[in-house]
Amino acid sequence: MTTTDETQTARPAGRPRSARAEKAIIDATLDLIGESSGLGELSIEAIAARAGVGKTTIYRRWSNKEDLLVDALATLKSPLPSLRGGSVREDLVAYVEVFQRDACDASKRCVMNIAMNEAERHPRLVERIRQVTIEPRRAAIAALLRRGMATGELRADIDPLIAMATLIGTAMWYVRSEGAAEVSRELAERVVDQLLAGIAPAGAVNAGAVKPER
Amino acid sequence: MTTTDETQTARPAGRPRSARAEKAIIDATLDLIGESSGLGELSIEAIAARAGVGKTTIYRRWSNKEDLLVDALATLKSPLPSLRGGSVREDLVAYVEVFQRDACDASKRCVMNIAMNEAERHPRLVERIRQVTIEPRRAAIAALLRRGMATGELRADIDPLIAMATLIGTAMWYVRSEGAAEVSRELAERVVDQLLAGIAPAGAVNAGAVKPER
DNA sequence: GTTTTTCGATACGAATGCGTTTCGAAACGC
DNA sequence: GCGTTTCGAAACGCATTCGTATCGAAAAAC
Repeated sequence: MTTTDETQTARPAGRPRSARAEKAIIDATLDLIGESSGLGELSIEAIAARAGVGKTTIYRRWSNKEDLLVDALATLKSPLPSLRGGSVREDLVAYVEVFQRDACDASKRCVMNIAMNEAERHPRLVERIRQVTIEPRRAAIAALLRRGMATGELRADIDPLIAMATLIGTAMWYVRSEGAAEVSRELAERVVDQLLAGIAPAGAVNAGAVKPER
Repeated sequence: MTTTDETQTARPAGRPRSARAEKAIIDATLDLIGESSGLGELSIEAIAARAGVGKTTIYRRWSNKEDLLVDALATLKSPLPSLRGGSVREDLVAYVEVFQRDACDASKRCVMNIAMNEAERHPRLVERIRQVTIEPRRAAIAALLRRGMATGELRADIDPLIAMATLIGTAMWYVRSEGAAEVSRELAERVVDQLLAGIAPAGAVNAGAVKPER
């Protein structure tokens, strides 16, 4: 019988692949994605050098560059602030603040660049990013807006798509144009409050949002 | 004397450089910038081929790729909608609409990508873009906001930087996330009106901005 | 110990692009 | 016509990167 364990996991016999090398490759890939602009500038050889790994070890696991990128970006867990805080305003502020910090982080910033610019060149990659990173966040904001419209903290006739674009677009553009130095909770509050004053009911339910002079 | 016209334009004697070739090079460069994502993917040889020109003709005018890019992007005149329309709202709508259309145009979109992503790699280039393209538009919006605050069409205590980020960021993000298909004046109006309801005075000076149901 | 597989390192051929050079033809002033 | 300069085309040396192949060493199962 010679101990044939065919029914088991069928371990391949031989030196097992190093999980440590695999992690080093993924980490190096994410590092270099963050440092480069555009996927074309990213080279397998640079990844191998950064990871302290031979190219062989990379090509034994992924057959080409795009396959590696798909797996690397998929490991970028989306930590979704998604606090169920007390008020809609608090949750919006928390979200904007996290988003602003993400916009300053090199690797996460580049993920958005890829999603926006390389849709035609790398459709599989972009689709994966949309599913893993973008869609959950979009869903979270949409739910937050719906909650606000239900509780009356937000006006009922707002356009959710535009409101979402305003939240994210304002945060991103401000960070990019004014510099990432001054990201703070206070800035997130100003952004949200200026938006809230628009989407809040015409009455003064959210009077605190737009602080009167006195 | 042998007719030495040293004081004149001192024409160089010999076959003059072809202005037609120069324009073809610039046009080809802008075309390819729009089609590629990232400056690294742009090749001089592709530009020469697209322009129907020898590489010699390019290198005789510009000593390297970056010099060519600087000049090419500098020719992108910024047509600044900048209408002195009747109301601040009208001007804002006009600006947002133009900005949305620009965000769909491949070459102009890439200009913004360069300005945002390649600041460290090509500082001269980015600085030039800022001066030629970004700064005039920023100044125009800032003036428009000041005008609104002066005339009372806008609240006096708004944060101009955040308001500008909201205008541009919302338009850009909406176009990118929802697809460029549905760019229209009506969309620009919805974006501006949702912002206006926020930055307009608490009273109802701009009651027309947020149309009541009836 | 033997076998099998992976390890990192290195070299390879093919492709691409840079910036330069050379070439014959063409366009200008004289 | 003559000298000068630019033209497009082609080739050059050099560098980089791809994806593959080869090497001796190391790590597991047997």
